[in-house]
Amino acid sequence: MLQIQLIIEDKERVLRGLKKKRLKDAEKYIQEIIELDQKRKQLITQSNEIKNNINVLSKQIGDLFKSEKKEEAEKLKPTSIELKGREAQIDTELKHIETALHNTLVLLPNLPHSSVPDGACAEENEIVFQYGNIPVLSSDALCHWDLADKYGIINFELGVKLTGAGFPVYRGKGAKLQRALINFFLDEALKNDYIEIEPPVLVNEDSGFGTGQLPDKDGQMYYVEKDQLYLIPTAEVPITNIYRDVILKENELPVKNCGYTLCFRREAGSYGKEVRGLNRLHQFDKVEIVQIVRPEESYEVIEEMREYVASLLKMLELPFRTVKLCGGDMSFASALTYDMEVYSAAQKRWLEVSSVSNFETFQTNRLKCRFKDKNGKTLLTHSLNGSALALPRIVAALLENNQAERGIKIPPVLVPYTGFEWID
RNA sequence: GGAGAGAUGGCAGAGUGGUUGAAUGCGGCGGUCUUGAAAACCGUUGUACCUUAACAGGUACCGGGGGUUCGAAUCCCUCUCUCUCCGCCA
Repeated sequence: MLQIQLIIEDKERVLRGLKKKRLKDAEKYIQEIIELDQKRKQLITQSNEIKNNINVLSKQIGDLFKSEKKEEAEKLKPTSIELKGREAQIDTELKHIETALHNTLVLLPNLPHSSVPDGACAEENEIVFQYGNIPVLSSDALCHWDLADKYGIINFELGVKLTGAGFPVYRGKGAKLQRALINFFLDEALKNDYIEIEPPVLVNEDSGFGTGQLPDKDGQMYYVEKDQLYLIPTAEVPITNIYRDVILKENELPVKNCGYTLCFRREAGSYGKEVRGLNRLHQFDKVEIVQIVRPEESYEVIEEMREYVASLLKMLELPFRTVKLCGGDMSFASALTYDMEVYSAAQKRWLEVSSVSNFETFQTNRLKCRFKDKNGKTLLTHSLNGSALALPRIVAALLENNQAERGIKIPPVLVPYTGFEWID
């Protein structure tokens, strides 16, 4: 959520940013917010004055009762009652204004960082880095869903039987590979000073709102109606919400957390080759990294996180590229996002395996995650997160890129975790 | 799931209708003392919002929401959570 103060103080900058994010009717929203906020302030001032009058009267009445001047006290009561009626009116109006203001404010996406390229869609993203050689496979190379079937390690049909499409069953070395990747990713994160968190995978509405999934992506989360809980689409939600309504001490920053969780996404509206095999699942495994940092450090930190994710891909010997998303392709809450894409050689496409974002104060403003700076002033922190990494597409690329006559070669760095060198 | 008890400031813990944003203790910060530190003593110590150029003033917040009252941390309703006992259970 954007800060109202920024909208009022630097309307032009906000408008420029919203346009870069391709928000329609930005002027209309901004105008509305400014007007609503003015009205809001007026009403608060009026309400406060009346409340003050009531408080003064109440004290007088109390004093009169104490000094046994009951009749005089009784005479003051009607005034107070009348004031209260007026206050109630103003408060009702104020509530309406505040709801309207909030509802509009929540529609505004975060402003993109100045370095974000202008553009409307994925084609206009900027490739900032590419690593590794694109493997050239023989003509009979298989896509990962066929390899999964060939070696009996992932069963998509069985998932359909148990649950539905997008819920694969991993078996034997396939299951072990999952476990190996999770542990590898967590261990690497710990080496880089992240504190491991194992959070709940169901969260309440406040948490969904805190990280921006609600109300924006309501339809993308599984919802347990009976208990009013959401299945998390990413560990970002519970982990970042740890810091909801928290005022951190200066020396507690930066907060570096990582966590492995299952992630659940309804992916309503997806279809075709996009969802084939492991490309897009309803349930998948992911290790997430989250940082809460001082505002002035967040753009250094995002580079550090990007490098860290790149290092994982290098260790796994996967060719990848780093893409800086353009304004129109960025997520609602982000100010700067790098996508990391691995090349999946049989499908001959780049698969997004990580998204590293700086949210600046967009999340922390909702979360009320603040810190006291050296001067004792309370300021909003900046929040960042990134996948490090999401498993399915890594597995897809590993299977496809490493296929050989004998079987599928496990990258050396994973062998200590899998206990085997080949899937055959 | 059933019965009972409870939820107060960073923590502990008073307060059951009238200057109570809230006693007291601990902790934190500043100071005196000290070569330095500790102890002791003195002072200070929440968040958000509104008005103001500023000084300053005002409002709200004692788990959340609603109500009674001129006035609520205090009374009533409701929800959530915690604890104890019973039941069930990995």
